[in-house]
Amino acid sequence: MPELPEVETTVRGLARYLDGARIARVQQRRADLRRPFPDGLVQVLTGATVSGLGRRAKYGLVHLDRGQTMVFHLGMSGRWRIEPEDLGAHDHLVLETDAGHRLSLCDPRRFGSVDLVDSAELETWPRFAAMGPEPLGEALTAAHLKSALAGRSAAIKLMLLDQRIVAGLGNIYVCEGLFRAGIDPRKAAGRVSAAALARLVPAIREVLGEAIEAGGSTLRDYAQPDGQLGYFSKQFDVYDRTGQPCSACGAPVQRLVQGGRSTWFCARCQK
DNA sequence: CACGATACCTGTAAGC
DNA sequence: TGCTTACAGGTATCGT
Repeated sequence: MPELPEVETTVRGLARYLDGARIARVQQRRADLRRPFPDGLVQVLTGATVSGLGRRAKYGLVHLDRGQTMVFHLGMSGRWRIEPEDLGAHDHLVLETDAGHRLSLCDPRRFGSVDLVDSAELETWPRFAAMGPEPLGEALTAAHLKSALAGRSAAIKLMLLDQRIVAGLGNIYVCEGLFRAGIDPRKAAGRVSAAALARLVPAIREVLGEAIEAGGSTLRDYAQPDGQLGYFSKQFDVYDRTGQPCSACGAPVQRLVQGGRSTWFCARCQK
């Protein structure tokens, strides 16, 4: 479930093997994911030393000493496998460090991506330049949301999935954040009150923070052979809980479809 | 421009 | 046991 917390967990897990490491061998096992792998990826990675890792929204960043950054996105089904025993049909990019650690980017649906970007130009890279603020950063405020959503008639749920409004939220954490803030996901974004937006900002931060902690707590498991980065279990209040009692009031959690995707919410708690 | 619908691709689970 | 259908964590693009 690669949303922001899973990407953050993945990056932290990868850092244990990659930060400061030299990449000795690279295997690119197909030409493309969502997009073609960048020209020269294998040559750029081979022999490079990783100078640091990071994250922007749902993108993972692997900075190289050669002035470039490998930017990866996990799409819907991507994950990194640690010390895979055998490579399967969905292991598309395999890195091996000087220390002998092997890491594989596995993505069955291939909605993910890998790009090479000049490290100095990351902020102006078009995909990043168009993004809204990080939900865990200082720039996400109720005032930002108020102005970004002013006059918008689309449902608040859909607007929060728009990476130009806030960068990094996905279906799970939008549902959970709206539940915690007591906001009806169907409400027109421009009509959500300032008070509700003021509840939403900390709600989003809390949900994401707890998810990252839950991921972090399982990180030690990833040190095992064939561990996998990108998935961890977390208890949700509404996500995928159709018909089950609301954790706050006991009313059945409802499911609806917005923009072709499922939304779960409590009609009694969320107004 | 805002907004909704559709496409991309594979795996899994449920229904018949 | 098959076969078919619906749906899944995201984003890009195409109509209206």
